[in-house]
Amino acid sequence: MSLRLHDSATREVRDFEPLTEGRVGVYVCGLTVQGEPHVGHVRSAVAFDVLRRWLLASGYAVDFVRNVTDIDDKILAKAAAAGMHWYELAYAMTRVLDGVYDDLNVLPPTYVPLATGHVPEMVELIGELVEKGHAYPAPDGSGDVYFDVRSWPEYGGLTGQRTEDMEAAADADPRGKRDPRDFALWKGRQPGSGEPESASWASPWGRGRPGWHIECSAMAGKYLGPAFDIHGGGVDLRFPHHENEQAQSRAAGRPFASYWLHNAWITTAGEKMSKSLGNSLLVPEVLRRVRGIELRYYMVGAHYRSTVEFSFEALDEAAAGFRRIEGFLARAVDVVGEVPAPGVACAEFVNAMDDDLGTPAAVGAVFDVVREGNKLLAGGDSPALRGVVASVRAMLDVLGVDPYDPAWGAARGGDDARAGRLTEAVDVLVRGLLEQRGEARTAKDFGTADAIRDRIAAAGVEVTDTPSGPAWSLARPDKD
RNA sequence: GGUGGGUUGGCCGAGAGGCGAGGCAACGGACUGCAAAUCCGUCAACACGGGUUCGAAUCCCGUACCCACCUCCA
Repeated sequence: MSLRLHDSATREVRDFEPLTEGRVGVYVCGLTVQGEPHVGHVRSAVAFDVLRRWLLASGYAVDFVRNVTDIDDKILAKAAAAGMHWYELAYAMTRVLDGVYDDLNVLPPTYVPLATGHVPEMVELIGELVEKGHAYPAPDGSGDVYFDVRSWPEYGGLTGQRTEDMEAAADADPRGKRDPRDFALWKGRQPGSGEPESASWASPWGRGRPGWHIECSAMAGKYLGPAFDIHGGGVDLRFPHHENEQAQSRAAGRPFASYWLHNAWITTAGEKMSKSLGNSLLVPEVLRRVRGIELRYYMVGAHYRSTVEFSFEALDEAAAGFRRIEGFLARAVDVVGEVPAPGVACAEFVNAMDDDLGTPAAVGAVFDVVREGNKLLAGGDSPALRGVVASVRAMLDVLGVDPYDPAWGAARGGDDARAGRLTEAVDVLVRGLLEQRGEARTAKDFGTADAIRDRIAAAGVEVTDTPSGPAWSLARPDKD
């Protein structure tokens, strides 16, 4: 079986066929950098990072573009409220976001274009649309330019809606629109708006700033070409954002995306996270409770099109499940004496991933292999055991949760060399104590043996006896 | 009003007409000085009501509840 993906446009899972053999172009709508990211925000990045990793593992070259929207109403409003420059806020939040992506081992995209860096491309596209009769400058002198929805019969096609059925936004300012459903391509700078001069650019229609949707059309076109393979984003973006992107692009004569992929929400208390708010769900807060690799494992445990109801209980359980995999790898690496390089994923895993990125079934496949490996472990080092470890690593790598991926250590500028020396130092000390404990155990002096173990435990190090002798590991820090 | 998605065991979470993933938890067994880990086994579910079928968690009709989107929310 080869890769099949759920295309939101056709609402079915269909065979994936790239426009260019062996090469895939992916555009993902990134975040509007207006505040600190909560766990819901990063699901999209993780979901499409898995897509990317699977495409790479499948032998494709991947051009992966994820934008940052660094200018919009909310950024302007929040920055003003905080007494900051709008670009100051946007940049600060961009950096926070990048840090969070690193914490979750999200591969850096091929390129991360900023909306504010592509105003000329947007102006050019708007100009084409005006020329072709699909857009018009508002007659009210506002300097706005709108997309003419009625000039584009296939409008609504992406989301299966007919324009007549759409509810006109109650709070929308009709300004100079011909039809309430028309949307802004360009927003003229309004004299009394209080918006800073820096938030406007020159255009044939006067100073102003771009509408929300045009940036993605312009940037996807610039970096991936008029036609590209996959466009991704959160479900909420289907309409209007993606519908509008497609309309703008196609009306300008660009075929645009072949496949549309949309990830579902992470909710809390059955509601979208933005309603629930709460600092405890900000990614840095969640990462005080579990490691990034565990949070990512939790997200990957659900299918990207399934809504996840976030709970700390479920998160803790997922983390416990992940540690089962991790524990196997640690024991195996100990027995094998080195970390085998990633090898080949098992067939079940491949089939699961090929079926619209079926990560839950893929995780199930990993556990099957882990169980196999645990059995082999009893027999000591063997080619079979090494093969299993290599396979598990390969599969975890696709999901972005391979504990031996150096990226986990590198995140946040960790000092690997220093950490390595510390580990060695602790190893020498603990092994010394374990020798004493071994002597006590041989002499059946279990009181002394346990006292030594307790002393080691007090230092936060856990001792477990394995068939190949005692082993130590860092105990999990208590949470809460 | 329109559009889409959902409801699976104690919990999380797949599956999409017969062979009922997987994890966590629980219970029993093996192993262990004890413990941990591991292995083996057990347990149990398809919101509700009809229908189609030899056979339905899966298809159809209806009902209930939940969620999302309908012009700048991932």
